[in-house]
Amino acid sequence: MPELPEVETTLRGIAPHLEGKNIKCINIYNKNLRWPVPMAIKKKLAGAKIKSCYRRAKYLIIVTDKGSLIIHLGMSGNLHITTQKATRQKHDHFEIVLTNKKCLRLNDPRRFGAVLWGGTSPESHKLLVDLGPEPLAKDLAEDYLYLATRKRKRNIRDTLLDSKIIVGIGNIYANEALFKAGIRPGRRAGTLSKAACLQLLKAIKEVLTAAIKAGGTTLKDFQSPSGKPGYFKQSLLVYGKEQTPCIHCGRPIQAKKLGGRRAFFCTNCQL
DNA sequence: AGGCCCTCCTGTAAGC
DNA sequence: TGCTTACAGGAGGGCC
Repeated sequence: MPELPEVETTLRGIAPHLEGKNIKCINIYNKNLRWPVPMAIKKKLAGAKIKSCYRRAKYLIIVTDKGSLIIHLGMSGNLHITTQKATRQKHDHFEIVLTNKKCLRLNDPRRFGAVLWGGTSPESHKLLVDLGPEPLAKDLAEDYLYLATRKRKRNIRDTLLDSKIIVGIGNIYANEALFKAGIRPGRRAGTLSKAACLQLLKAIKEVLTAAIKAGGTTLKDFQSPSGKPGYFKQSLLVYGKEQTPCIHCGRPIQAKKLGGRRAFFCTNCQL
């Protein structure tokens, strides 16, 4: 489910309810997520004060005065703010109860998500330490993608999904950005010209920025913490648009398996 | 080192 | 209607 815009939307929805608040307790209803949720966080975080929340790649970090929590939504995770006594729903696995009786709940049907202890230095956690740059970082060099893709033989779509190269991009926005930049998903990354790479990074930024503005993309089950869907779905130009007319030339959008996952593109407008 | 494939899990939709 | 199969927004790990 969640790519960078959906995680950012989630962050913006939950942060105001958490920052500056005190944790009463942590409840773990099912520790069997992608990795076992460490039971020790119950003791570590009881009575802690939440200092800040932020996003790194597709991870949400909750920083407290007693250490940090790292949350990943996997494919189907949702976070929402509710009250402690609200009835638990199917697939509610984890919650942070605040002293004001409000509560952050994680619902994740597929359980590919994760809740991990980040200690005093979450960015040096094994899962975060080797991550590539943020696509929306102001100091990201405009030729970064060009330099990072030299001699790469993988297709550019899969290269964009590689969080060691660049973070936050999933299959939806990879396909959308490639369409916008006029590059076929199957092109070998190393064959892209410098101009094409500049164009692609620009397209990535534009697509992600527009998607954040729309509150993310709801294909099926993504909800912002307020319960609203993300409205970027209506702006998608190729993802899931097999056989619908290309907005530039009218030819039908093609879908093709690329390394196990579908890619969508216009054979006329993308080279 | 880089790249490819498999895997975890549930829900949904399509096909028969 | 009901069973079976394929596929889904992620990404680490194992293997070549």
